[in-house]
Parts: sequence; structure tokens; C-alpha cells
Amino acid sequence: MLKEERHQFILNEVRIHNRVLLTDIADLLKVSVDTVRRDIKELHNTDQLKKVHGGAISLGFNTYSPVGKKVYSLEKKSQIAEKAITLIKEGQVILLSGGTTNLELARRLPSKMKLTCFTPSLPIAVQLLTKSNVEVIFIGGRLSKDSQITVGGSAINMLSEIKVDICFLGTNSIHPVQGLTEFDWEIVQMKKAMIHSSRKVVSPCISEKIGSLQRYKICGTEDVDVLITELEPWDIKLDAFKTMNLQLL
Amino acid sequence: MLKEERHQFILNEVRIHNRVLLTDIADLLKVSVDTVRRDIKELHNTDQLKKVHGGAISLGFNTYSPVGKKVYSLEKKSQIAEKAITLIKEGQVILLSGGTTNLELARRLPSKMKLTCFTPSLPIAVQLLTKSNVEVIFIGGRLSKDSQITVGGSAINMLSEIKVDICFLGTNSIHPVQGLTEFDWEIVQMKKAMIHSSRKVVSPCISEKIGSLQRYKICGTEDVDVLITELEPWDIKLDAFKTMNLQLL
DNA sequence: GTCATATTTGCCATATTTTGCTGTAATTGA
DNA sequence: TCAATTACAGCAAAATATGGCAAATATGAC
Repeated sequence: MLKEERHQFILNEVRIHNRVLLTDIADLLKVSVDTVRRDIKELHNTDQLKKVHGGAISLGFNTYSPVGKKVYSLEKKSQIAEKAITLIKEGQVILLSGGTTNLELARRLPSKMKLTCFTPSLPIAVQLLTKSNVEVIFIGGRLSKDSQITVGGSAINMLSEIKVDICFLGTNSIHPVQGLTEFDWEIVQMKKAMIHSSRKVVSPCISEKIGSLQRYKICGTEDVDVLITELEPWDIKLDAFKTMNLQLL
Repeated sequence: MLKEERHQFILNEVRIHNRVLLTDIADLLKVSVDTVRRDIKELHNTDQLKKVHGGAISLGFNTYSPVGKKVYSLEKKSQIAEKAITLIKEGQVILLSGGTTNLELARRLPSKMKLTCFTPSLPIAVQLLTKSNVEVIFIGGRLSKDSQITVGGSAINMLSEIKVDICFLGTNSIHPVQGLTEFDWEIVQMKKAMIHSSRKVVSPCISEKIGSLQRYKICGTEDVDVLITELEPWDIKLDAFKTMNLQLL
């Protein structure tokens, strides 16, 4: 692998996540942390990102990180993404909401499978640009700076005109009784519209988010067709969902 | 095998993969690495690719980061961007087409000025995310992988619903008689729509592109209100435009 | 055809760059 | 404060770059 490739990769990660960990990059690229450290140093010296202890952040980084510290539960999200990909078939039309899990999914889309992919997420669109086999259609609208997805009437309007095969709905909170909830009103509206635009709703969700509750309701569990977690099928956290009419992965 | 054949082969590989390894090429073509090295050196000297340690990468490899592109052109573009910014007033609604010059413009937008900015360009949207004072509205549609902007009916439709104060129209070719031209049909359609959606059309254009001509016509010079170049006002290249009803910067 | 000349190519010896590793210092979080 | 992680400098091995050289090939004039 060329040094320039690594540089591009790192910059891309920074663009998408606003921050990267040295160790994650080293892991992903299978090189030593020293090499990544040197790469980041170079990119720092040429003002392409900002080097910080343990990694790097984007230059215009606005210190606000919605999820808190561990943006990367890379391991779990990768597992979920791998499971999710098994649901996709050649030639299908899919819809990816925002969120880091869906970003992982986008990253792992097989490069041979022809797909059409709708998304309102800027990072996911950037990621999908590298997949020559995927036709990307971006849902336009006002860009929310926090979530880096488009929101608002225009976006919802565009969603109302489509009907896709599968929607992968990144989920902040899922509760056996209350269903899916969200703390941002505009995102709630977007997600509702996405559900209406899809034949099948898949909810990739890391286990920490199971049982949690936010201010606004998106939909009940009955609107979700498949719930994907990183847990084993017999895990106790999933018990509450087993009686329901939804597939567990 | 002829040298020319090797050159074509290498360029093709670079086009397809965006990068090549010296050793791979030598292996594939059954020639020594020295030969490939010399080939790449030649292609580098004639600006057909970029030589790096261990191989070569395509010229537009790091699409997002203007750093690494040709430095001289970056300087010109920066100058143009600086001039362009003087046209923008607090609270206005602007429209940025794609292109690296507009990307520079986006990067340099003052952080205190409140603005609303429409754009179909993914790199520009990413850049604008860092500007907390700018409301970004992304023109949705099918993403063209080459130009990294959205194109197609949906995008043009969305454009038809807006009327902005200023449109900065990244320009590939401007000709005193033929006007603005472009080589990609879909982008032509987008740019036409952008012109219709704007009260004022500004065309930032580095001097190399003056007088050049592409396959498809976007509009005549009469549709352009302001032409911004990096040249001094008295430069001979601008003479042809001086009699026209357009402002030169 | 022959000779002289120029180009191309592979090989070699010698720099230079890159990379991982080591030991030590600095930073972080509890 | 301590313990763990991360940073940094220096080193050595591997990979790559460079310039010189000679053999092979092509070119062109006679």
C-alpha cells in the first residue's frame, strides 16, 4: 500500500467521523501505529488535519460529539454491518439513514454487487463514491450540522416519491414497548418518512441502545421488520423482542 | 512491447485504480522495474500522472483536498476565491456549483457572515459543514462519481424551485463568442438550471480556461454578470470581454 | 549492405526512503 | 499519586530511487 493511499484513507476517515484513533487506523490498514503516527504528523504539517493525543481530528472540528467519547465501537458495528449485508440482494434499491453503523455498512458493501442506494447522509455518500458499482442518489435538503444528514420538508418530500426494497434505519434507541425513539425532532420526521418509503425496515442497533428511551417517538416495534444486533440470538437482552413479529439477527 | 504501449497501459491502470504499484506493472508487463520507473518518470514530467514512492497515483487522486493538486493553480484559485468573496453580502442566499475553485471559495467563506448556501457538490457540502454560520442546503439527486455533484431530473427539479441572490458557476471553458461550454451533458443541464435559479451569475475562471471550447454549450456570455479571473484588469486575454456587458474582476 | 549514431533496456552499486521495533519520556485518567 | 496509554527519537532491515554502464536494438546517411 502506498503512503498516499494511507493519507487519503486517513483524511477520508477524518472527514467522515470528525476524529480518528491511531489504533483504529493501524488496525484497519494493518500497519504499525508508528506508521500511522508519522502519516498523521505529515498531514498535520501540511494542514490537512489536526493531530491530537491518540489520533487526529478534522480542522474545523466543533468539539461537539453527540455520542460521547467512544464514537467507535468499531468491533460491534462491524459485526452488525456484516450481518446487515446478508440481507441485500443484487440489483436491489436500498435506503441508508445516517449513523456510524450504517456508515460501516456502506464501507463494507461488496464491490461486485450492483445496487442503487438512496441516502440523506453526507458521510455515507462520500463513502459510497468509492464504490463504482453502486448508484448513489442523495436526498437533498437542509444539512443538519450535528448529524450530517439532510432534514426538512424538501428532503421529506423527495422521500415521499420513492419506495425502496430495504431501509436500514440507524437507531439511537429501541424499547420493547415504546419502539424507536429519537431526541431530535427533525430527524424523527426524516426517519418516519424513510419508513414510509420502504417495503422492509431493518434496524441495525448496538446492544447499548436496547431499552433506552428518548424524547420523541419514531414508530413502534411493529413497524420494524428486522432487528440486527451484535448479540448472540439467546442473549437475555433480546428476550423482550422474541415474542414480537420481527426477525432477529 | 513498445514504450508507447506501456505508457498507455500504465495510464489506463491509473485511470481504473487511481494508483499503481511499480512492482505490479513490472510483473504484468514482464519488464524490469527500472523500465517502469522510467516510464512513470516520463509520464510524470508530462503531467499525465503523479509519481510517488513505490508507484504512481492519478492526478485528481485527492479530490477533496486542494493541497497536492498543482500548486500554481491552487494559488490562482485562491486569488479568484478571495475576489469572489467580496461580492457576497451578509444574509444573502448563494448557490455554489462544483469545481475546485468553488471549493476554495467555500473554504474561505468568512466565519462571521451569516449565509444560506445551496450546492449540489459533495466536497463543498463537506467543507461547509465546518462553517457554523452557513446554512447549507444540498441539492439532491443522482451522484455523478466523476464530478462529485448531483445531476439528473431530481436535482434540476429542486433547482427549479429556488431563486438565489448569486450563483457562482465553476467554469470549465469560457469563450468570448461561444460563451460557456462543458464536456459533460448532464453537468450542462445542471448549470443551465443553476443559471435560471439565480438573479446574478458569477463565473470564477482561471485564465487557462479562457478561450477554450468544449462540446456542449451552457450559455452565452450575455448570461454571465461577472467574470472573475486571477489576471490583472489590463491583461490582454481579457480584451475580448471588455466590450461586453459583464463586470470583470 | 555498412558504419556511425541514438535510443532503449536491463543490471549494478550506491543513496534515499519507508517501516517496524526498541527504550525512554510525556500525557492521560483515575 | 500510580498505571496505562501514547509520543518520540534512534536504529536497523527492507524496499525503493538514482545514476552510470554496457548490451541490444533501431535509425539514418552513405
